[in-house]
Amino acid sequence: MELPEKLVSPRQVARAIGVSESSLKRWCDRGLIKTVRTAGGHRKMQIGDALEFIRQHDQSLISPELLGLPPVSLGADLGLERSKNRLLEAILQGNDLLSRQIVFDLYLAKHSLSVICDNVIGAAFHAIGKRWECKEADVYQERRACEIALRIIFELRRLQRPPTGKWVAIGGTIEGDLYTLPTAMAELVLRDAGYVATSLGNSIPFDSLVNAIHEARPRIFWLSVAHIADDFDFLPGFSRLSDACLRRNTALVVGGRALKSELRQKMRFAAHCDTMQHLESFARTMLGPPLDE
Amino acid sequence: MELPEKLVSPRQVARAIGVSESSLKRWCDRGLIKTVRTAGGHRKMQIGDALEFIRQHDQSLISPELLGLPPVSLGADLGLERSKNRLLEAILQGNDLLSRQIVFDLYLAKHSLSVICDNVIGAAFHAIGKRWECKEADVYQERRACEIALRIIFELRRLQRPPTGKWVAIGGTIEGDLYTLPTAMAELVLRDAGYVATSLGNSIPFDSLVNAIHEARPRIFWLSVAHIADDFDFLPGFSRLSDACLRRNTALVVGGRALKSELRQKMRFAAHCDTMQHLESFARTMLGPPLDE
DNA sequence: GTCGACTCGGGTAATTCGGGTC
DNA sequence: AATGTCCGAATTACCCGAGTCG
Repeated sequence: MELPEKLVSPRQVARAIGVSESSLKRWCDRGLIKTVRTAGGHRKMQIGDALEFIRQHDQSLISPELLGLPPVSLGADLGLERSKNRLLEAILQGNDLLSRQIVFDLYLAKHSLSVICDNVIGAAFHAIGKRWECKEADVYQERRACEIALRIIFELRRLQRPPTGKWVAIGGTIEGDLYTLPTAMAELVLRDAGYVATSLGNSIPFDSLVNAIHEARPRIFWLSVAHIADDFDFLPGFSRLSDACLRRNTALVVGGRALKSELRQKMRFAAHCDTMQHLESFARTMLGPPLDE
Repeated sequence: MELPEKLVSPRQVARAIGVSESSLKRWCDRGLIKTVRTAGGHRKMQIGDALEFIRQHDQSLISPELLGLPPVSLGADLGLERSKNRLLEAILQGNDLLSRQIVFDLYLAKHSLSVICDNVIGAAFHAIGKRWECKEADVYQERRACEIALRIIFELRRLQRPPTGKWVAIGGTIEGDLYTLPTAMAELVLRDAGYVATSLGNSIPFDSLVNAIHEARPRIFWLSVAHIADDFDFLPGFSRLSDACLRRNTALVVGGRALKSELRQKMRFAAHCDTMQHLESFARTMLGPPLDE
């Protein structure tokens, strides 16, 4: 029975990336990998910290299974476009292990999370939508694919180092919008950018979102709008949300394919993002000049 | 019963920080942790002293919370009830780390997953529903709690050994039913029972569920019905699903609070389960006499 | 007093430490 | 300068019979 946050030993990490234990210990001592010590002096490290080092120093994982990660795929194709296509087929067939491996290969190849979200996962689901329109994919395939993708996103989230900053971000989707992936990806990307980001989930009425803002006082609030169930109430509700953000000095970021340009013109917000990469850029620029309140 | 100077055993502390019992005993004997002895020679330490040690050695991990748990042996039910209440408060406040810890402590204490799902997670969400009716909990708190619980369930799922058997089970919820937790828990429990279980997700039309059955040919199909969006179409749709299961020799298991007894009388299925423990029992008995086809 | 669960203490095998050398 | 290999000493994990706890 393995605790998920169990610390890993130098040997495990050394074997996983195919170097000698001595090298790894030297790297630890030089501060290249964050390590803790047991009372007896043995080095231990968190998987996320080890992965951080691997990604930064261009190491390749030879035996990731030693760290509880997907097994190595020989000659993995790390091209984004081809990865998207491979993910598309795997995830449509419900092959969760292969899907997970494709994404993890990209992550270990130093692709940023926002790029993976946009160009691979997001692009794959865009293609699934196309097939669905052409009746080439069944509803259950799309739903099952969402489940798999959500699990992968959650697993990536768990590998992140726990957020330390004091910048809070929250967000979610409005009532009737059931698309779980965009808001889960937003949470992931914002955490990657250094925020204490928390997704509130899906299908939340505007007034409840306002309550959440008053309680959490976030620096950023994201609203993903993939579907508008109640056209009539959308703009008034959004206006209340927008007012709450203004009062709290919260940056309101919106996105989602339901926000056509003519609709956006009637809305007030700090930024509109088409992609996770836009969201990440915006979030990082916000970190630049620290405002206090 | 609960004095502030409550003493904890070496095992509790060892599990809390993820080291072996013997290591902890050696550290006690070396004077790294202040300990007292019972008349019979058993080591006991105060929670505060143990935490002091954890802080000093930056073990940072895993759970001070385990120290608050009574030993597994006595009052297991009491422990579950307490855990439910602690989870309820933690998850309502959006404290994902503590929530996760509470559940994992129970898992490590060898409680079965079905019991945890029923008596702790399920019970906590039942209580959240109560508070929601009394306007004591906001919608976003409930949605955020669902997100956290789903992450925990997914993480438990990943801890399971990958299914090896040849018994397939699939399931999901019907169109308009957005309750993600029951079907995710069903998947978890069935995998625990030895099935290759895959949740198809939420809000899937009956005809797509039928397609999934024809493709996957499962031994068990579960249908979680927490909400019926279209009363008129439910029984006809369910009938098509039921027929498909009969033709494929698939056991159809239903559950969910929307299935009142008068409604169930008009439905044909292999089993109705009120709890995950029922589901587990049924699934295990199905494994008994191996039918081949 | 019984009983199950827990703990003790000690032994053993495996791992890790730190340093020295190639 | 960086890495891989080797070494004795120390640390940790796992095991087990006897004793303790509640």
